Amino acid sequence: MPTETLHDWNLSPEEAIALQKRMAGRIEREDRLGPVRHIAGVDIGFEQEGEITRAAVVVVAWPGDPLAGFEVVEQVVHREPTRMPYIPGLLSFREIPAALEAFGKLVTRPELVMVDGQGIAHPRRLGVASHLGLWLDLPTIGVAKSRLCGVHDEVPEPRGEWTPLRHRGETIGAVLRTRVGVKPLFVSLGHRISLETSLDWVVKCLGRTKLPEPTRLADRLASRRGPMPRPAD
DNA sequence: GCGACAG
DNA sequence: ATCTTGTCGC
Repeated sequence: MPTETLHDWNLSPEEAIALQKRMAGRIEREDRLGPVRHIAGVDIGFEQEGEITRAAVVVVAWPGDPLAGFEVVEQVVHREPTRMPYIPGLLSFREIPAALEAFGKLVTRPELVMVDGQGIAHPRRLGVASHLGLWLDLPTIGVAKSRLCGVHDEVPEPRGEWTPLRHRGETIGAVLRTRVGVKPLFVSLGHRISLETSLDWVVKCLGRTKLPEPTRLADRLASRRGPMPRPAD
C-alpha cells in the first residue's frame, strides 16, 4: 500500500527524463526566501560496496562564524538499501528518496538548503538540488565539486572570484574559486533563489576548506569520517 | 557516430 | 561515490 512518504521512484531512464522535463518548468529562479535562521547541508554516502545508501542532513544556526565553526542545531542520518545505479543526469532518482527520509526525521525546518550536486546546471535544468527543492518546497542551492554540463572560462585565482557557467546560450550557474590553488566549485540555483543570492550564501558560509560549512559537515556525516582537527588560531 | 558525464 | 599509499606543505 502506498503511503504519503513512499513515492514511485522506480522509473525507467526514459520515464525519468520525461519527468525531469516536466518538473523543470516548476523551478523558481528568483528569490523567494524568508529570514534565514537555519541552513541545512545535505549529502549522500554509501556503505557496503554501495549496497546501502546513507543520507545525511546537518542543520546549522545562522548567523554564525564559519571560521570558528557554526553551531550545529541538529543532524540526522538515514540508511536504506540502494535503489538504482548512478547514471549521469539522473542522480536525483538515486539520492532523493533517502534524502527525503532523512529530512522527515528533522525537528527543525531550515529556511535554506545546500545540496551536494547541481541545481539547474543540468542538461534538462533539474539537478538533484532543484529536484529536492521542489519536493521540500524550500529554497535550495546546488554546490557541486565538478561539472556536469556547460562551458566556462578559467576562474581567477583569488578566493571569491567566479565566472559564469553557460549551456545552450544561457547562464546556468557559476564556477567559484573558494580556495586559492584548489579546483573551483560549481554553484547553481536549485529552487526559489537567484544565482546571485546563491553565490552570496555560499561565500558567507565558507570556512577554511573548499566546501561551504553546511555541505562540508553533511559530507563528513554521510561518509562517516569523524570531525577534523581544527588548527588553533 | 563520438566523446562527456553531478555522485 | 569508494578504496588506498605515499607525498607535499604549513
